[in-house]
Amino acid sequence: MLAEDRLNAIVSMVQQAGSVTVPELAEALGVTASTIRRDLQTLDRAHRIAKVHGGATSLERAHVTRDLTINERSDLHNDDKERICARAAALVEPESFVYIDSGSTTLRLIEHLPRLEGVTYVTDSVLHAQHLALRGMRTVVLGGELKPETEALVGPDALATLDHYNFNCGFWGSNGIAAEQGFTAPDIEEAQVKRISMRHTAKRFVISDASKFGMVAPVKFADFRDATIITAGEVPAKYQSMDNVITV
Amino acid sequence: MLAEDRLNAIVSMVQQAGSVTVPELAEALGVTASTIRRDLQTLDRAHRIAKVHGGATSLERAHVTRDLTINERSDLHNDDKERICARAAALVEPESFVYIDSGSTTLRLIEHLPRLEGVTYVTDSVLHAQHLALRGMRTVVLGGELKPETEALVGPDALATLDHYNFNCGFWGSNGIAAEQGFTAPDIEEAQVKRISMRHTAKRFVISDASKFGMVAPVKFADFRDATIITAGEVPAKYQSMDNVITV
DNA sequence: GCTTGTGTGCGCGTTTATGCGCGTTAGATT
DNA sequence: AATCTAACGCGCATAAACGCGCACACAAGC
Repeated sequence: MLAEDRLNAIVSMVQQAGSVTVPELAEALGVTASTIRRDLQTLDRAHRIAKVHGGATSLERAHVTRDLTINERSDLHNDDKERICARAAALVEPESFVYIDSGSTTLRLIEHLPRLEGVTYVTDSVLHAQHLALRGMRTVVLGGELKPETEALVGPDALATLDHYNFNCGFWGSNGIAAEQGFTAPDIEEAQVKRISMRHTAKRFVISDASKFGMVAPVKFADFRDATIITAGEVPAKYQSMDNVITV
Repeated sequence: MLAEDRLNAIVSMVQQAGSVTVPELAEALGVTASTIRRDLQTLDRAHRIAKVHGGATSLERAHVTRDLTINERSDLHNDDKERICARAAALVEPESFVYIDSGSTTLRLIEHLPRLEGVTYVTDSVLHAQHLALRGMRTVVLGGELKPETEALVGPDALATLDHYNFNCGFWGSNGIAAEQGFTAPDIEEAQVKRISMRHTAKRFVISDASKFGMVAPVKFADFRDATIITAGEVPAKYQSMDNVITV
């Protein structure tokens, strides 16, 4: 049996039954549990099913419970990201006003943030806000239109709210990092929020793994020199020596 | 049975019956009370049910009485809620700008909202916003500080954002409904958001089951005449004949 | 023929879920 | 108000599920 056929079989079994266990699938398809687990991982990443402890469920059933459990461990085993986030989190000082950009890397950052006195976190992501509040942080959310794909807030309300604030420091993700093209994002509206939020922040940090160096996304939101980059992994030689690049 | 399925089963049992005890759930699902307790904890954190001493209740019922226990299980409100929400949802017109208040009743309302052309929904709850966005609605979130308990946004930013908007219609929950004391809420800051949002709305609807009539919570956010009440069940005689009370 | 890559199974250490026992706490009863 | 009972949370032990590295098999390409 072709691996591709097996994947399809798993999906249809899950769809039909609503949920199945790993041993059930292994038995039905004549392969070991290891293989089934790998398949489930693949299908989960492709958003065709939802992988849960013990097996898999159809996407409709999974909705709410996924949020906190799965999201947090989705790409857990990334040493680089862990180190980057730990380093970045250490930069937050007591009694400060901190901006947290939307994105998966900054979401990881939240888990590392210290519980300091008098720190208020501001974010443009409802998902990030929930995590911050869950950890007992004082949390402020920008207003605006909610983009379903990224759970980020954009538009004039978000920008207007930013105008009231001045942050001591802030953390952003970036889809592209290049010396000439600067920091770039895939979406105009989100880039605008990034741009304006940076403008109101004293100490600006972009946190990113090494893979983003040399990449260029459609919309630029800051010059390369506008922020300090905290990164890890195999940074291209060209960027290693730059004094606004911190490799951990 | 998958743990994930068990969680879903608990939620639907709670939704259907209004409230259930721990031993009941343990018996029905074939696990021990310990496991049920842990499940309830999980579900409570995910805001899918409300954990109370003795078992769990649906979210709507928990909001009324902060410290309710299991024994008063007047169950039947479930059907009522469905009808109330269906009736309320039918009031939304195409090309309109609609405000949705935070709270468990309005959360139920979201499931009934029609997919109409050109409708934008605005809410002060990040949870409601996520549900709206998930259903493909154009969604706007007020800014402001996030209250962890209720996932509602409060404070000057929320109020300032409201100032820019004028809604065609809006839906609010209320902890208390009384002819003299008007509509009341348990919290000052949340009441303020309710008050200001109502001020910017042309057609105002309070959706509530009959149990709230005669109840008074600490903070008033509107006069009794300021909104049309959509309700169901055994409405006290005094209120039945009032022309801003719609019983479905 | 050899290399390279991919898919699969297996073993191992780690994590997670569950049940049980205990002391503590919250509601109910009087 | 005092007492009683059931519910509760916590820690621990166990078993299942899990992720990962390694080895092997087979196929494709040089």
